[in-house]
Amino acid sequence: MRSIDGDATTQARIRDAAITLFGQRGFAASTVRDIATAAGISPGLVIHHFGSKAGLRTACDTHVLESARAAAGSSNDPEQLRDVLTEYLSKPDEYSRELAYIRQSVVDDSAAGDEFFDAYVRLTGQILAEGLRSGTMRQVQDPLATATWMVTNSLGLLVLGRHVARSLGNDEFGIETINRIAGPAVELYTHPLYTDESFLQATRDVVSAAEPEG
Amino acid sequence: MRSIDGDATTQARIRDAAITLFGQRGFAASTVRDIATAAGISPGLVIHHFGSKAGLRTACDTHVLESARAAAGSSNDPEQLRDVLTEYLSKPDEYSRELAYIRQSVVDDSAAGDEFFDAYVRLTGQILAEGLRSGTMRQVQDPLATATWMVTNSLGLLVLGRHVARSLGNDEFGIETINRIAGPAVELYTHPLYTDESFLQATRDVVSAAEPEG
DNA sequence: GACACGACTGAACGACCGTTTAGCATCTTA
DNA sequence: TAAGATGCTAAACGGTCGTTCAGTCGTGTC
Repeated sequence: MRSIDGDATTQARIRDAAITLFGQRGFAASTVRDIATAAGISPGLVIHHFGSKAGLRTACDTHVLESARAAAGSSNDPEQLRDVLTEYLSKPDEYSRELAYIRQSVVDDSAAGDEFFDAYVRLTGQILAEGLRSGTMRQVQDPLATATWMVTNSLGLLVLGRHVARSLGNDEFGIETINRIAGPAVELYTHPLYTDESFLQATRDVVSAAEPEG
Repeated sequence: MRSIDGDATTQARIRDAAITLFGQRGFAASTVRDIATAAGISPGLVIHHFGSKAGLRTACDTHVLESARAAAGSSNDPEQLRDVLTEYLSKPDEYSRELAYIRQSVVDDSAAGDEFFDAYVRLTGQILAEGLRSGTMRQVQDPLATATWMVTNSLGLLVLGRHVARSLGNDEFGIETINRIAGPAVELYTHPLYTDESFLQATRDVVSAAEPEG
């Protein structure tokens, strides 16, 4: 009898074990046997419930994206972002499983990674627009490219977290590393690094030279 | 007879084929058989020359790191950076093979990735120091963390290149995408995004609250 | 009580992996 | 020319992978 009571089912246990392992080792390096062992069942049952390893991945994608969507809130209010971030940063262990999964999705060629990245760009674009309206942020020349750049900065931190931690002398990418890197990040968004426009002008010259009819 | 004439040897052909495949698909997804086929030899010869697949990877690491070190120049002159970048950006196809390899090294748990990241942080730190001395750059509060953050921004662009291209409507991560994203990147390093210090102050409050004795 | 059905296991299948091995051709050296 | 080292191949070995399959167990239905 298939129980209808939410997520305590064997199927959910398998899915959660898969999310953990996919996030830790990546999709290819996680074997069906390992997932089955972690979930306390036999390898055949994984296929029985999800059809194939790819089907299991799709189920994991759906679950994690839904979870992230719920955490980000349904409204478009950018002010929620800080609350979301605070919530995330205050309980990193609780969310680290899904963060690791998203990290792997984004670096692999995964449909979920594409969806997450694009959603993050849209959210950042909304934040930029709201910041401009409220006067806390300046007008930028290319909003889409700016939002994309800011997202690569954020996700780059997640993807390269191991290196960031090592570079700062920490053993692992945890709250300590995040706290230390947050200062320079926000500082660079507040006070410009360059003292004049010469680098900006030089960049624009190079770009417009490459695209004469831009 | 082992030929001493540089790089036209079979060994070098195998190594170059491996660099290409490791960069395209990653280490685990590239099989010895595929590498052998790409190099036009038999699988056994790969092991004969490099001992094991891991040995082949080490040889690839060494070669790519040496190549990158040579391209970056032996001197510490940060002014060379722009020449290096211009050279790279003008012939992206020529260097894309090694860039892809570095990308994979950095996202995998690879010794070469660690070395590359750390070297990049050191170089960026030198650039910051030189910029401060020459007056083109402002003093930052935490130079090491700032350099680390800037490196994650640069490498994040490389690692997430596929997403950046898609987000901007390009089919692949090429010179077109780089040109478009360079504008916002330099713009944000020149003109601050935030109009006042409230975000910076809020961040510092959160961080110092987390580390009372910082 | 007979039956059907879904959850589940253990063993096996076929494919593919990195690596080993035996052997062949070629070149160096004496 | 004989001996030995080297570059190289084809085939095979042991292991692991995703997946299949036969069959058991427990439960709900008539």
